[in-house]
Amino acid sequence: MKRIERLSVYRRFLQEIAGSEPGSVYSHELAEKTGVTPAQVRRDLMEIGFAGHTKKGYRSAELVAAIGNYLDSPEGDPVALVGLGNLGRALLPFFAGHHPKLKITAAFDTDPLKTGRVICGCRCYPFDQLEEVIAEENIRVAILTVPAAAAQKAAGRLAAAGVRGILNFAPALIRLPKAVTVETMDITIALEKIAFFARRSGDES
Amino acid sequence: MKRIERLSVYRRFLQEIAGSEPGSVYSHELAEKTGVTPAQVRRDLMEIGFAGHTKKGYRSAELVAAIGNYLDSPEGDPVALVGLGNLGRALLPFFAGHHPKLKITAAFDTDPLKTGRVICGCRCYPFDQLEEVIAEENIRVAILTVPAAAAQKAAGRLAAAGVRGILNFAPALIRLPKAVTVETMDITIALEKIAFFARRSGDES
DNA sequence: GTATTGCTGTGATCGGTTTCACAATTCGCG
DNA sequence: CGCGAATTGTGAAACCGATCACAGCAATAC
Repeated sequence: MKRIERLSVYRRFLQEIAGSEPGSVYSHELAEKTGVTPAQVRRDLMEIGFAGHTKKGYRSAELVAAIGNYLDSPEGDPVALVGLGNLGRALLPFFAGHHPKLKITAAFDTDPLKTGRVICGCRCYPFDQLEEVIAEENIRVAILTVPAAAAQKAAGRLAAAGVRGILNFAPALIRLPKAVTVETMDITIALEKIAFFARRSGDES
Repeated sequence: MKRIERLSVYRRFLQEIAGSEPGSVYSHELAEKTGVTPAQVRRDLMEIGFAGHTKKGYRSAELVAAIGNYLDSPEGDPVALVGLGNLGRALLPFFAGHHPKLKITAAFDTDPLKTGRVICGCRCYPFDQLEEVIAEENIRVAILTVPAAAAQKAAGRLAAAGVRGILNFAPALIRLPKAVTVETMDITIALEKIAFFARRSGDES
């Protein structure tokens, strides 16, 4: 659902301005800074049961807490990174320490040259130990950055090992039981789409 | 529009199986392999004006051509990559030679250590030369992988230089005239969303 | 105290996508 | 040739998210 993404965005903005503001925000401010309409902000906050105050807006600190309470697992979630190619290795520093609730705690690869070490505070295991480590660390969320040809198989093993959500960067269709959430970020397709619209909009060459 | 993405996906599948199949596909095959419904495939192809044959499906080679004709600019599009951090550098080999129509032909960074060389066949320029190079190479599409704080400014310069479509990886809201298409791929937010659904679906711990 | 302002909460509405469902068509087979 | 099976093309309906528009209310001004 799109609302979840917007809540994340609201939270990020609120955290950015934390301290430097009067302690409350109006729906129209949040909307403006976040690229949506004020009505949508109000509707979103209504849906998570967070009430503002007429004429005073929403108390920022409490709103951040409410969003966190709604979105996050209280203890935080350990995340597995599967595939240490260029993209996988780039993602490690992206998350290293940056997120209070989501931490990449285990990485996997088939290449023995890459396993055994610790990169950005994350231990790298051989692919074989996937089930074992995921069970041990109680991992429920994974990022998949393996080649397309290996994606479905890896995803299947992840799901079987107990993973319930996968962020897939491989340009491949992943088919899993509906109990597992899969979101594919296909960079090539996104770029093709953008090139398409770029060509259409106000073509003035 | 979502249809554009699906067309890309259809095409990819068709190219994967090119040769190894009887020369035509049914809507239900395409649907099955691509994760959508047969009706949607038919509707999508109808919308781009591609007709199939009753009982024989769609001629694959012609369909690939029709999709290409609809999606791609005939000569292909040069793409700029702005920001050579971890993610930017990971993206270069991703596209290097892999796509017939989209090629990253210029990269930019402020760090003089990174500029001046050629990585994966792509020349790296200092950030100052952005306008110049974009005009010279007639670049209309860009990938933005700079830190969030620099994103809006860089996007503004790109747009002013003539770029009409931006794939933004920075976790920041980009505000540009509507003639410029901006698509933000926010990895952190995608992961937060997945963690949210992972926690909800069939919570059996 | 009363009027005015301006913000929240939300029922109603709108617009775009997806899905349904079926007529039209073609092929294979007897 | 004509029947049955299978597939396309598409109008109509259903669905879903976003937007509108306004009632209700709290703060402030006078």
